[in-house]
Amino acid sequence: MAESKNNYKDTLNLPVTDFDMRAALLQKEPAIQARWKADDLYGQIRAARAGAGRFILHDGPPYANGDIRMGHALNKALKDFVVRLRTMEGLDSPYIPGWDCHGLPIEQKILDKLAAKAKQLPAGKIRQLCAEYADGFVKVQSDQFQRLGVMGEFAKPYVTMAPAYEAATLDVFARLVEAGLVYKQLKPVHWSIANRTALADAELEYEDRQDESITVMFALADGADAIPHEKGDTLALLIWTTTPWTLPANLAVAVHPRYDYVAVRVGLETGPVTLVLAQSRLEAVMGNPLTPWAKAGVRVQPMGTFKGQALIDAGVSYHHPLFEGKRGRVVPAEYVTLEDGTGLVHTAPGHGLEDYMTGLANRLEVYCPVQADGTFDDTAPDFIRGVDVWKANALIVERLKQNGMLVVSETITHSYPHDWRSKTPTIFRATEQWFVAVDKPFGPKGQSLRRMAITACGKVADEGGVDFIPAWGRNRILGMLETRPDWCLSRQRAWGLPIPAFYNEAGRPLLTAKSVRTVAAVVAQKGAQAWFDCTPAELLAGYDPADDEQVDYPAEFAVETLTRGEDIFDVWFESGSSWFAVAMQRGLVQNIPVDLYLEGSDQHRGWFQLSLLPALGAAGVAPFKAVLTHGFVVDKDGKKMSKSVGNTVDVLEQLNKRGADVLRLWVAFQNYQDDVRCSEELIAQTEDAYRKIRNTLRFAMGACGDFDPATDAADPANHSVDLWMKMELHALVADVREAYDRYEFHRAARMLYEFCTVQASSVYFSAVKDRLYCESPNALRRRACQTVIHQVLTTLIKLLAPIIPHTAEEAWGHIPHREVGEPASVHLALLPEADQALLRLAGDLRPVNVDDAAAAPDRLEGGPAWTWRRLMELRQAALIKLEALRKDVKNPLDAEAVFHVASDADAEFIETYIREMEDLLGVGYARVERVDSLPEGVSIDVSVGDTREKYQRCARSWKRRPDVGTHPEYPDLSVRDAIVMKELKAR
RNA sequence: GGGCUUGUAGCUCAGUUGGUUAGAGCGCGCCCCUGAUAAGGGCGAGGUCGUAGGUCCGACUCCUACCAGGCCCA
Repeated sequence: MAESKNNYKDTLNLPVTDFDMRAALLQKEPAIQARWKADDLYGQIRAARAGAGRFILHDGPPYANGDIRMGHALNKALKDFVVRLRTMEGLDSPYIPGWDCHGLPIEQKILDKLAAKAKQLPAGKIRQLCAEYADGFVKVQSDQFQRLGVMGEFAKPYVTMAPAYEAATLDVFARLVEAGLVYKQLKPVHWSIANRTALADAELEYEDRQDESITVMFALADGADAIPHEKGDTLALLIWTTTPWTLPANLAVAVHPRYDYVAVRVGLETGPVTLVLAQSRLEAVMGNPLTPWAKAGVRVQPMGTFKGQALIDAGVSYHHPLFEGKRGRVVPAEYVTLEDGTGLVHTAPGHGLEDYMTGLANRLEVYCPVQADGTFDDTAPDFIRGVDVWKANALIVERLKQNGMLVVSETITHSYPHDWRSKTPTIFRATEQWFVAVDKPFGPKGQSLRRMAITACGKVADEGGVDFIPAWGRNRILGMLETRPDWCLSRQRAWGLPIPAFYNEAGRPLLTAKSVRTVAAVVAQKGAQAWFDCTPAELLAGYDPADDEQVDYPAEFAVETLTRGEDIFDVWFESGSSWFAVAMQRGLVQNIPVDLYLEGSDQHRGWFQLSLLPALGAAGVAPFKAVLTHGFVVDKDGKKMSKSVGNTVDVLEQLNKRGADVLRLWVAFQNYQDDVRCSEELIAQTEDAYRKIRNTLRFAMGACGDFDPATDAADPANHSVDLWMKMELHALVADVREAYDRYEFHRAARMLYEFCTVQASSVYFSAVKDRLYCESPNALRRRACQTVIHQVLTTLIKLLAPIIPHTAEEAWGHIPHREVGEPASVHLALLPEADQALLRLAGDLRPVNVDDAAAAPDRLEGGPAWTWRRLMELRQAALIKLEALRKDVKNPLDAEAVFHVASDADAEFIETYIREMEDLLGVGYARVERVDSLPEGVSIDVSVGDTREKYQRCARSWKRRPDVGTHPEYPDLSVRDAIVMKELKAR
């Protein structure tokens, strides 16, 4: 029987294609990428779009350090979707990838490698090694991004360490200086006494260390009314510290406004004292057996409680314990904790970051009597002048004891930061730093940067503001803008762009718009290294302070007398200037804003904000029209990925195992607005989806093997499933393009995938196989179907191209005959447009009016959407019955579907579509049967039946139908097949 | 601890202004086909919508608290 079944195989039009079923992406993608490169596809696209509307996605620079990670892939894939998509919309969308090259991580890597040798090498040599290191990873990452299929100007990327970029950064800086936004101020930093240098957090090692932990009384000066006490008593605030050497710099005592504080009375040798401390610390502090009252066995008498706010409201101040005649005051601070200490926090703005912030909030001076070598300067009390802080500790404790202000002193062991190179303990020390003022009004409108930034982020793009995708990004950045402090621009490191400040002999800085621009011109030529290689006179060649209106006393700043500053820029200032250094200087836009910035949601605080501020300060406008953020790549349980936990997924491994298009498709499927879960298995699942898409394309390709739209195209019949397919296809085009336009890639990808699975494969392709295979090659019914499939194929490839560019390109090249005028590369093509007439048809839900139908059955016509929904429901009902029949009849071609109708209208309706129903069900035969009545609520009832005894099987189409055997020349065929055979024979 | 944010079937996503039995595809199970074949098709089983309260005639949807995550701060 198997033999007889295949007698007519050679007479069928089976699919023909050389588009491989197996993807072999690992071989094909690199080849396709090589061809793109050889053909300069990017250049071709740019040329083709010259003069078209621009769309600029400006790339945020990843750090040039190490191989790319999954997060990079997510980010770059999304960017590439956007660029390719806008390009296929007909826009000119150049993309210049960039890298962030300066900064501590690279410097540290180099210093680690050099180890002890680092000290002997000149700074210039270290900078050179850093540059080489960064350059190496720019190349590595560039290759990796290109392997992912990212399209852009990789031949000429931007790097923040390039001379032109550095000069442009200085240009932006000069404009901020010009606007009067740059100033110098003290700020505490981690300081290594041994190396006389500032340290970054990453350069600290925490080690246990023994220190004196002391509890000290600060005698009250003012505000006694706020504290319950007995008249005549001495009053004092109780504070605690493990760094007695910071006490000379004490300017305030911080309390938590909402915590409860208590006044307690104790009798001391010197007389009764009422002490203030946090209520919940009472037991721990007062109960300490080392206190004088504990030692003397004196009772502690509570006097009453009050909120911290009461101390602030009363303007409580105290006598400084080490400075005669100096007073400090009580200030509020939310960070006060009750875990240790007294709940009243000794505050020295020159010696702690929190203290410093508190100081800023309360207008305290940043006082720091400790010099770079760790000794106290002349502003410190006599007994510690010139003494280093560690020795001063003991002296200060001793002095407090003599004053009678020391309550407890005990040695404790605690974790303390050490300089990881010298292994010596570090201190917090206020040093001069450069800042950008966020609250200073400037420019023609007299607004502050903060005001301008909040205004820009508070409006939508149409009103001159910024769009945020997702929308909550707006709130997030606004919250940050409202509370951010002035921007500290300076770092004390080697690997970076120098802040071009000069100092005169008196130590006063020269930093003006003109001086910065003069240096920038040198940097543009020789790079930032010029700062180190050239003398101040060379750097300032042509600059005369006398001609500079920003210099008040030119005589004091004679160029020959100047020395160079040693600070470098915060790397964020460099990347935050890219809107100018790249977008404008490389001619992407005449003026900012660009269309889109697209980064992870951490960049609300990072690159977005730190691009916004320089742009507002230097250009007066935001650098972007829209900001799109994506979440982070997390593991399959939604937990953060970390090497130590071992839940990371290596992107390069995946790339080399499954290919770029699979990884890109995986990205496309994710709703990036939330965190993106990732694991080996989750990516593996995408391979199934990829295969399904690929096979859908392949079948369509095979079906068009002998089809050329230029000569063979035919319109589908009005009542054919072809028309349904066209409506579905154009609805897909409209939906996908809308999703694309909103950057909802996961919706687009999902719709495309489901279309491949359901509408195309499961419904349409299954249904039309009979006519494709069995009809005569040129039969209208077949050509019309091929016309639709060809459209489906072309449309799918184009819509898929931004997401899986390699597969799309491969498929594009395998379309037997493309439409006339289509370009050689799919990436030069335009996205398909939805046919509005078809969309209207697809939305036509006009139901049949049963009454009208009875009156005028010839006008019976429902809207296509209504009709096809009804037909698909019938299909579903029939399929369920077929499934039940499968117990006896395995093959649907051995079954028939019978549609029972009771009215003329229903009869006519189903007769019209009976041939389509036969195909949609895959049965051998379908027919209509009149019945007298049907169950309540049923207008068309479907049943299925076994036809193995009833009809003969057609040896060609394998369908069992009543007409098999009726044709005299081909008794083993159905009439349709017999006629086709005659026709084929006649050829 | 604070700001922003997420939590619907094993997975990835839908779920319109609160309104019948919460949908899809994949995966899974069973079955079919062997003329898309390292393919294709059919049917089916899966969800107390993070938890607990509350508002309401009615809550996946609104409110509160809590739990578990994420980013950024402290």
